[in-house]
Amino acid sequence: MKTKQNTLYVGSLAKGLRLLRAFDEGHTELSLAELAQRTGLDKSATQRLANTLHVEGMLDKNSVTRRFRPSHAWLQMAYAYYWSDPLIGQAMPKLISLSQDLGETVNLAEISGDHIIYVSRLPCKRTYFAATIIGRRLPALSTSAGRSMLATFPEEERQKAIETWPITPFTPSTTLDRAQIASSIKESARDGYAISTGQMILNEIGVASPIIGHDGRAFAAVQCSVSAHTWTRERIVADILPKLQDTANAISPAFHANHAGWD
Amino acid sequence: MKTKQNTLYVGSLAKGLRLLRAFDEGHTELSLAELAQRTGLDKSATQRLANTLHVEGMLDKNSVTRRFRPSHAWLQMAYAYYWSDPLIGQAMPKLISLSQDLGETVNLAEISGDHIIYVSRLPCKRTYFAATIIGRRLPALSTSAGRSMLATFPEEERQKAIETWPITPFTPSTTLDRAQIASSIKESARDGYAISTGQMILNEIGVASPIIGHDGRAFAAVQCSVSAHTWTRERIVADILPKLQDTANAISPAFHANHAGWD
DNA sequence: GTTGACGTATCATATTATGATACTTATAAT
DNA sequence: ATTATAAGTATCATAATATGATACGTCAAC
Repeated sequence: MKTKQNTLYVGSLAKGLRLLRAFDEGHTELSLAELAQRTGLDKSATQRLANTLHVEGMLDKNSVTRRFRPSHAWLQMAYAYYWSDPLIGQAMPKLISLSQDLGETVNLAEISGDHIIYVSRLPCKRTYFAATIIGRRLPALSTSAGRSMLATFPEEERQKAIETWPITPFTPSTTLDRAQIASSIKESARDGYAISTGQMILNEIGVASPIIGHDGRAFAAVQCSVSAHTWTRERIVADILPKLQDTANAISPAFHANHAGWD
Repeated sequence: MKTKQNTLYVGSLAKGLRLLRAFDEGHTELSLAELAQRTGLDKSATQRLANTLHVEGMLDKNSVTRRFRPSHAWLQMAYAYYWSDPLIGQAMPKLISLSQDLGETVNLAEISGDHIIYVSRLPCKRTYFAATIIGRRLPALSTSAGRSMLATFPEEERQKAIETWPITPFTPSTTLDRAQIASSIKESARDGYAISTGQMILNEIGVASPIIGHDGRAFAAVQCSVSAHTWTRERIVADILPKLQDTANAISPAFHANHAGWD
């Protein structure tokens, strides 16, 4: 197998990571055979790598069913991540205040390639499960957070993103028309915030305000999700938006230091 | 290097994991040299493995300082973990309700060897940073959650744990006397809940109620942290405990299925 | 009782990781 | 300026280690 012909590249490690990535929301528990199938590795390799991950405490193994599952170590990785992300430490207390103040679900999203990733979530109302857990990646173009960030990008880059970044239809009302998305982002550039409706789940409204870095580019956003049954666009702008923007603006200046240079 | 002489063990993968584990709350950003030092691997190996992890998107690299950091992939691992843990799906909505109801910080802890790990955290008041993020591991003996769980273990096993499990002094008031811990756990076995004071941070009171599995053994606990400045033991028992226990009890029965067999 | 699917174990082969070495760049000290 | 030191990067011959074919054991279905 010729993964990548480079002496600075350790194939076995990369293959091990393939196994880890085989687990996701649809694949919570995998047998050896399933693991082999999903990773495209052969039986022997899968066996050895899975065993190694098990011995090293990265995978739990059910001694009855012989199936593997992510171990607690996966949560410890999130723990380490949180300490290493300079944004989190600054943002967390302010997000908690906001969530208390609003009584609605508050999220912190970061841009991650052409997706956004929810880095912190403070659920206040019962929502669907996926909305309560961190680490969720969604196409940036289909989220209020992503659009509010993109709106701060230089014109050219913004255009490119609108044309090329991926869109997945999550609900019947997910906007698939890129021209529509373009105008939504244009609005966002003018207003300094973004509102989206029913993109990820029906009857859900998202409102987001960007966190601007030292270079004028947003790299994160504070976002709030509310139900369309109890909220209207107007009331959101009147009651939620001001506090949301205050929070985002309060976080931004904490970045005097140059956090640039990260790919 | 003779990591483990076993054909079912892939040394390179294990070494790669060593690099990942080098990042923690005290080490949020590491250079190649630091990485080598912390893992005990030589310069060349570190170089290759770190490069691989970077190429595979597990480590971000600052192109100016050349230092490495955990990438967003670390959060995605937490995401995958959440879907795979059968407890979370059951517990989350109930925990949110509880947190709304109490207006205090609510945590879900699971037993993880001789530690507990916080699997979900719903901060309601401003607390110290470490208390707001998931994946934190703490010595089971020093936490209300750990003690409440241990109290459900068979006598012999409980004894063994009290004698041998680790204790780290976090505050001047962390209980180091194992006899004292033993009596605390005995109380907990009688009452069905555990209260601890100032174990992890001064003036913090923790109260926990175990989530019992099909075999009568607790494998998790619902925990609530409050300030000793505004709460007394009596008021906690009167106002918080009933709701806390209701929540824990409501989660337990959701485990008709046999979740045993996991190491 | 037979079949097939899956997990486990073994082994000869050569692919792939190894780590010593040398080159490059950045930073500090003289 | 000049040198020294340290850290990051690149290369390569060697052998250690991953490889995957194969075979065995176990279980469940038919």
